[in-house]
Amino acid sequence: MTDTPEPPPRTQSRETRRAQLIEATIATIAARGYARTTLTEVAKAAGLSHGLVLFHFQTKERLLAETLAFMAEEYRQHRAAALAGAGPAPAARLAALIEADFQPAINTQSRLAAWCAFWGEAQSRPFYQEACGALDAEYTAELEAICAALVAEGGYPIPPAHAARILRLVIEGTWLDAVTLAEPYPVAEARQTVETTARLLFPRHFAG
Amino acid sequence: MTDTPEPPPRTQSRETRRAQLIEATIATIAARGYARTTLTEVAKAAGLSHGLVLFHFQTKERLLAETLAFMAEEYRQHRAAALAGAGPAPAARLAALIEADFQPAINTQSRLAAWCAFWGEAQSRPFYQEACGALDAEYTAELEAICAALVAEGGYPIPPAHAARILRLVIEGTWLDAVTLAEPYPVAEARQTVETTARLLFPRHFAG
Amino acid sequence: MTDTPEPPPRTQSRETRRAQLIEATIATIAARGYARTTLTEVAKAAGLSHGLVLFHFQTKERLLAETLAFMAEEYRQHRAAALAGAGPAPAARLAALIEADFQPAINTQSRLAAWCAFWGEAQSRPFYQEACGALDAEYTAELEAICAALVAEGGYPIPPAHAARILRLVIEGTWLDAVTLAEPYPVAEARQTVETTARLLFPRHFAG
Amino acid sequence: MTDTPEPPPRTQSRETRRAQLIEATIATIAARGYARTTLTEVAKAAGLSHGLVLFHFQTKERLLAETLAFMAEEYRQHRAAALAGAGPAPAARLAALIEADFQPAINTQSRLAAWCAFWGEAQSRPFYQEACGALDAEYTAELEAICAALVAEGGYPIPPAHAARILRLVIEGTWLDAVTLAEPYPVAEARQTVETTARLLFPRHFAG
DNA sequence: GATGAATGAGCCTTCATTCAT
DNA sequence: GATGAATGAAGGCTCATTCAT
Repeated sequence: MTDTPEPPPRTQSRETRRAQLIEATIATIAARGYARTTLTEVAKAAGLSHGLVLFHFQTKERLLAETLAFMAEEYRQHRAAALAGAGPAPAARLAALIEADFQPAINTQSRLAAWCAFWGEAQSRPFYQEACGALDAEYTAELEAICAALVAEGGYPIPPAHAARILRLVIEGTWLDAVTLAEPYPVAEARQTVETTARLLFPRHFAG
Repeated sequence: MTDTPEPPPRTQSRETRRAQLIEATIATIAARGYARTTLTEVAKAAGLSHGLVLFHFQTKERLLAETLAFMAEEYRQHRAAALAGAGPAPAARLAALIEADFQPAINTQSRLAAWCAFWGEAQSRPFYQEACGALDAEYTAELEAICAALVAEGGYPIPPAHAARILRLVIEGTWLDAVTLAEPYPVAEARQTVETTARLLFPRHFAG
Repeated sequence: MTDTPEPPPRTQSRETRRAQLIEATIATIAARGYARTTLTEVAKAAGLSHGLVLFHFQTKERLLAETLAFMAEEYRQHRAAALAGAGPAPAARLAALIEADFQPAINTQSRLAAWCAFWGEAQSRPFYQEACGALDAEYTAELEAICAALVAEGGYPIPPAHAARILRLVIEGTWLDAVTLAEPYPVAEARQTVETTARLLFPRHFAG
Repeated sequence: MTDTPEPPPRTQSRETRRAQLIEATIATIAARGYARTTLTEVAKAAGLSHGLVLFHFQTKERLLAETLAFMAEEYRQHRAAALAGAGPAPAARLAALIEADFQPAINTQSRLAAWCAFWGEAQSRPFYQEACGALDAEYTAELEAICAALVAEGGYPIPPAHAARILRLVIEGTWLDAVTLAEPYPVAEARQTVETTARLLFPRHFAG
């Protein structure tokens, strides 16, 4: 209420710096790919000195791990907020989840590119599982619960686990397309593709 | 003096060496990820000397590009062979395509991991488009043609392009899952997931 | 209100801090060696912050130089005190000097290790001479004077300078042994070795 | 016998390079001290590229370890050769050992400085013991055996272990002096000091 | 006095590339 | 064809030093 805003206290300032560096890391990975992401490049993207990155994150590996963890947690919170506002009906919950995936906060070119870069390196290294394993499992469980409720309500002849997997793969797949295709289709079309998938799976809930 | 078979001519031997090195590259990418793939590691995997890799490929970048091109062409030929044996009926052609994606020659852990690694680096660099752009487009066109035929035959209320995209994303998605998930599901289940998708899209052609 | 003693004045507090940091430096050199002694490590050993070390010493080099000077001066005062209590007889003075070298205040593992580390770096850099040159010369002169007196008294057929040097080298050598040998011998044995040397040099003064 | 000397074969060439780099390492340690010895400096001293050092030694640590091991082995062989030419009489053997320590091949400014630098770092790190522990013990054992023989022959009232230790410390001490003192005394004087020590210990064998 | 964020020089190390054999 | 020594650019990391608070 005063008109001289307090300068952020030391501790918060520290978190601010870390957040700033994590955003710079995401941008760098998106711009150059995982293999060519260097600390110098990240620092340059943040407009800070190279040594500061290591001051805050100790090693490059930790910086990348924390970046991934940040994205995973951000995504989780985004979903949680969407579900919290959606009410109990499973169709509304699924619609809210899909809607959430296409909101600009998540569906950025940078975010998508960074996700894909991490997936590409995920295989040969444990860091992806360490950062995302639990949250991925949580996501899958949520989605399966919703699909199970829809299947129960609608009497659809499909295993809920399959339905959940198909939805997840189509969503993630349109993300990959956005950064892989020579001539990517617009976000709106990606969204329609996901909605078409929902309609195919649960026609009585998602009318054409 | 004896009629021992001629040693293979130079040119073939040359191609043999290159093929051997490309296989070693795929294995190395699968084992270590794209970012940590080095020429020394590739040479070690092939049981050859360090310098020989560059003798045959001049440049690391060219080695990777040719590896990707090899995989893309291998995949194309595999598809072509499957379609050639499938007859003209679109349902049979789609079934053949799906079947082809799960044959052990293509659906190897190494191949899948290498594909994902390349996808992860595909953004931010032109080499993926250069190697795969045309073949990917060809694949999409084939798939859309089949889907269009099925839609026409069955009167399904779905744009063929959407159907083709959904099928492609589910197929590629199960590939990603195989190298990304903490507890990956068996190949058989991946296949069922794709078949379920086909059934959802074209129920009158793929009966449950 | 209460007659609590005045907090120590700034100047003394300042000296206290400096002494504390010098002790931490000795401990760090002993624990990690000269090459791996960093300001951060010294600060940690002192339980103080990183920047404070430079606040008090301006420069790492100056911290090390003052640490060395402190040890040299400490050693000089220790000797002086021992000689002051020894009376005029040269044999007693030599015995007092030797005794002083094995008192626990000087003959600490940390002190010995730090001395050896400084000796190791002494070549190739002027800082050792700057800090210790004069005091070392003083020590040598004292020792030679005592040896000359003993030689004069006892009529030993040895140049006093040689005798002084042999004594000094055996003393310093047992120090080096204490931090260099895989299975160092006990301090008592080091002392006996020095006393044996004195007996060899001046048998009529130091009876077996 | 031919007048076109064979170029050194590959394997020997490799050893030549390693020997050259080890000499450069000794020179660099002598010139700059242990703490300021860098790979770049070593490479520059050898007139070779910086990367080549690691090509041959993998890490800086290994380079230093092998340098130390080389010096230890060199010293051992030097001693062995001296003893081999000395005959069985213990006095002759001791004289040969002392003589060996002052031959120019061993008693170089560089060698001495490097030894002292290694001793200075020996404390806080296992590498010295790993490289020199066994050879040092062997040296001590040799020296003690000789001293025991001399004591037996001459009936000297001194424990052979003490005599051996005093000799060793005086020898090593004059080495240290050569790189530590502001105004070092000449090598001849160092030698006289050692000989004086021998005479003190074993007067009937080493007449004044 | 004291803290700790920030900087940048310099180091070790990796690795693609060149080249002599 | 093939090997492996040699180079040098570039990256991650350490650490002394500066500076704002």
